[in-house]
Amino acid sequence: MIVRHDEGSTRVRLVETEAYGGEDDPASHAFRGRTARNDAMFGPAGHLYVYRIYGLHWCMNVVTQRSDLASAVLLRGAEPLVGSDDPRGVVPAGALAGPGRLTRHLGVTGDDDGRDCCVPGARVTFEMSSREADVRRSGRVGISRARERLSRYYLAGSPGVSTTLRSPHPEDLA
DNA sequence: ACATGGATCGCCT
DNA sequence: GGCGATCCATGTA
Repeated sequence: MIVRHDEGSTRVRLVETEAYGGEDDPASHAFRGRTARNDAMFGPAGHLYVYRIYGLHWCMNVVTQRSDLASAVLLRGAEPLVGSDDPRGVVPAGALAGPGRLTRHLGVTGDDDGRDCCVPGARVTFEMSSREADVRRSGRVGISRARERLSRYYLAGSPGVSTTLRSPHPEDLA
């Protein structure tokens, strides 16, 4: 999957995602019901849910399910693709590894919370790419509750995945 | 009102 | 591998 930001100005290849929500997920921001922060998670699929983490980073999710079964996919890492306005390709390979770095480089902030990614001219959109080889599945990271759920997907060995997470753990599924 | 604890990262040793 | 930066939604009173 590829994220295209500002129609061709920045394009990245997603290499790490994590799913949250649905029924009975205590690690989901929507677990305790609808609030001002998680409002976008209860809205239409295909919109962004952006929130601040640790007071200084932004994390971006794509909403995947409507209303009461609020669900979203956290975008955790990507590889830079050479953008049309960045012919030098100067972005280091690991610059988008980690959810905070990804939003920083895409320029995604709280202003993008709730934005629809599926309309013409959207600031952030997605396009499918051919099926990736070497996609692994593992438990979720960086959380305390329900971390054992195998809802994290990543491209094994990719520099777009945090260094300590890019090598498959023995328990990870292929 | 006030306390708490994160879906993190960069820099340090 | 440890720590500090720095915010705010939420829980408790």
